[in-house]
Parts: sequence; C-alpha cells; structure tokens
Amino acid sequence: MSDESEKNIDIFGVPEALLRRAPKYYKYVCKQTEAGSEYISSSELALALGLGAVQVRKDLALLSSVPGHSRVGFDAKLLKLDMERFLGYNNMNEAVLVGVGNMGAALLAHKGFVRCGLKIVAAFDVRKTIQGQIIDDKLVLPMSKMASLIDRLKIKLAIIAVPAPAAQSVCNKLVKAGIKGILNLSPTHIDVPNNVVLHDEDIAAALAILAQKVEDKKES
Amino acid sequence: MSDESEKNIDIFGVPEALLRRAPKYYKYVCKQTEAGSEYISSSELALALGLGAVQVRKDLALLSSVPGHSRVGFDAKLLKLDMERFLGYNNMNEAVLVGVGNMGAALLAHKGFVRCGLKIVAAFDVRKTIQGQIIDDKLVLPMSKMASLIDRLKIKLAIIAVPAPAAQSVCNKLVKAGIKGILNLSPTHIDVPNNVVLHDEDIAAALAILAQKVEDKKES
DNA sequence: ATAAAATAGAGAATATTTTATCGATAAATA
DNA sequence: TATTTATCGATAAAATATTCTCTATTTTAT
Repeated sequence: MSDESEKNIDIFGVPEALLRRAPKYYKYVCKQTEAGSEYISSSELALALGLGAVQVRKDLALLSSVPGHSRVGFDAKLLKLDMERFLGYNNMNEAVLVGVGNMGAALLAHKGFVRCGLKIVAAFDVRKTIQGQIIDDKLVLPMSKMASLIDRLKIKLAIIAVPAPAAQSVCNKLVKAGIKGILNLSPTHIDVPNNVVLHDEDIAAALAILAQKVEDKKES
Repeated sequence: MSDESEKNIDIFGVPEALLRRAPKYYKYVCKQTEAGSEYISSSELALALGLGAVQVRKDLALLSSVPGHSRVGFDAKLLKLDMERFLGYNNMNEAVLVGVGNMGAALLAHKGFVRCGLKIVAAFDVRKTIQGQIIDDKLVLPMSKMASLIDRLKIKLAIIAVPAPAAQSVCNKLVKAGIKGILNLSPTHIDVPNNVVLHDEDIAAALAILAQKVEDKKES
C-alpha cells in the first residue's frame, strides 16, 4: 500500500533535469496554444526542442495529470495548466529586489514575473539619488527599511542585483531578515547558511559556455 | 593505445553537470585568490558550495592541469588559470546584442563579460529614438545594419533581448546572417535550425523554481 | 471492414552522474 | 622521529537519467 500511494503522490523524485526542461516545454506550449493548437504530441515537443521523443514522453508522464490521447497527443490547454501547477506558477510568491542599477531597473520593469506567479513587492538601493523614485509602480526604498519590510510582509525570496563587492553583505542582511531563497545576479560567489537556497544566474558565464558549444560543434 | 591517448586528450566527455558547476568553482577561486589564499582544497570548495568532497575532487581532476598537493590542496592561482582555460575565458569571443530595452541596456553596461572573454561589439534596436545613442561606449544601430555587420566581422554569437513577439523574427535574421550561438533572454520559445546552439535564460522561471525549492525545504 | 500509420506508455538496457571506500602521500604535531 | 591528520587520486558501488524496444491504441486511408 505504501508503495502504491507513494507512486501517485510522489512529490519528490522530480528529476532535477526535468526542472530545467519544464520551463522550455511550458514556453512552447504557451506559444502553440496562443497560435490555436488544441493538441500537442510528445513527438512535436521533441522535434521543437531538439530532444528525444522518449524523454519527452517520460517527462510528460510526470508532468501531466491526464494521459495523452493516442495518435493525437495531449490536450494543449490542460497540459499548460498542468505545467503551471508543476512549476508552481499558480502559487503567488512575493520577492524583494536589492540593487536598482541597470539590471535591477530592468527586472523591476520586466513583465515575465507575473506569468510565473511572482511579484516584486519592493526594491532597495543604497544610493540616495534613486531612493524615492518610482519604477514600474514600485517605490525604491532605502536599505534601512529592508529588514522590517521583509519581516512584516513575511517575504521569503530576494533578488540580489548589486555590484560584486556589496553582494555578501547584502546577502547577510537578507538572511538575517528571514529570507529563505536568494537569486544572485551579481557576478561573485556568496556564502549562505544551509537553510537558505541560493541560485546563481550569470549571463556572462552562460554566454561563455554557449561560445564553447559553438566551437565544439564546428569540429564534429 | 587508442584508449590511452583518448584518456589524455579527452576534450569531449566533459560532463554537462560540470559545466554548470565550473563557473561557481571559478567565482569562489577568484574570491579566495583576491583575499590572499595560496591554496584551495577540494574539501574547502565542497564546503563552500555545499557539494560532496568526492565530487569536487572528480571535477578538479578533469579541470586541473596539475595534481593537487597532498594535505594542502591546489595552487590557487594555477587553479584559477586552469578554470579560465577550461571555461574558455581565454578565447576572446565577440557578440552582438539585439534589443536595447531595460535589459539590453543593462547588458551593455554589464562589466561581467570581459572576465569571461566576451565583448559585445554592437547593439541593435528597431526604435529610432534609441538609435545613435551611445551606451557604455557602444553605439546603438538600426536593424538594417545588422546582417552586414555580423557578416563583415564574422560574429558568431548573439544575445536576444527583445520583447517576446519580436524574438522569432529577430532570431531568423540572426541565423540568416551567420550567427551560430544564441542566448535568448526573451521569455518565449524560439525555433533554431540544428546547426545553431540556443540557450534560454529566463530569470523569472529560475526564481519560480527557487521558490519551489524553498517550499520543499520547509517540509523536510 | 481492414490495413497502415502514428502515437502513447511501460519496462529493460545504457549511459551518466554521484557517492562511498580505500590506500598513499605529505604536512603538522607531539 | 614517530604519530596523527588532512588531503589527493583511483577504483568500485549506487543512484539518476536517458535511450531503446516493444505493445496497445486510435485515427486515417483503402
């Protein structure tokens, strides 16, 4: 019995690799539903994303709440909903942003967050010149307001978009204030305690790896 | 004999997972060398990045050109150089940027590229209002100049930072002009031919996954 | 109706990645 | 100098993830 129930509930056992593929599946499904497709087959997805058809089928088996129809594929709208559920785009999550430089300002104006169930509720910066400015309906606040706001609104997520030298100290303040998940966009290593999840996003590093893959491809 | 030589040369067989960890190793090593450390051990790296020590040793074995010293670790400066070589930060690569909105402008001003051996040599935008502006020493050009510039300078890499509806058409133009690697920052799926490498970078999606991990952690 | 084609799904076989265990080595310490 | 300790590197084992193969289903065409 325990085996059976585990098989259905199985909230764990989600392959890390699938978490990386899922947003791409989702974007493709969005595009196709917007274009009017009613059904999407695993082979179509595989072809579009350059993956093996079997792998896509396996992923969809984990993702989807209903089986696909033989010879037709999966109901596109339903699949989209399942992916949103799987990726947690339904749960509304609030985050704060620290560092309203070029990158930070770009994120404040970024429209992509809402689709993922995310909302940046406040932005902070040390520079007095930018404090008080309103960017995309969000007021830029001084750092002194940060801890109390995070605590009061029970925010768990933060984005660090400050210059490298300031990143660690900002991180420490965030952790102290109760932040549990940090997206680090500064191009430096930062230390976090074990109970905090850290994700580094480094666009330059990503482009460098891409460059290498292009090189490698030439040789093959 | 073929086995032996393959083992040494082995330019392939680089685990994809290592490519994701390597930039983090590199950033940590940078930070420590700047702080004055002469040696870095695999256990130190493991602790700092929250990885298993054995895995780090395996990674370093692939990364490093020299063996580490027993009881001391690896020469920090040398390790840094090896990582730069491994990640291709030595090869200078040029890229173009399309879309000088908030995000595009942030990238033009971004200082992190040089360290990775990258240089954005030109930026393009459809909007006349921004054409001719100089951002961080780079002139924003009209789209009509794009193809010829890419061809003339033999650029192979491009960053797409345009709104979602424009992404696919920009992509097609880039591919036609000879681009072989595309970093897509627009929050939509784009199709590329088989001979072009595509990497999607979606900050919102990354934050959403982070949010889920924070949730999961609470339960455990 | 029947055959053919395309697709889903399940289980086995591979390949990859991670983790565990061992002995060897060199620095630190008593 | 002997002992302890921290580290490396290699091999083996385990866990994960991917790919292969086969069967069943359902639509389309004959």
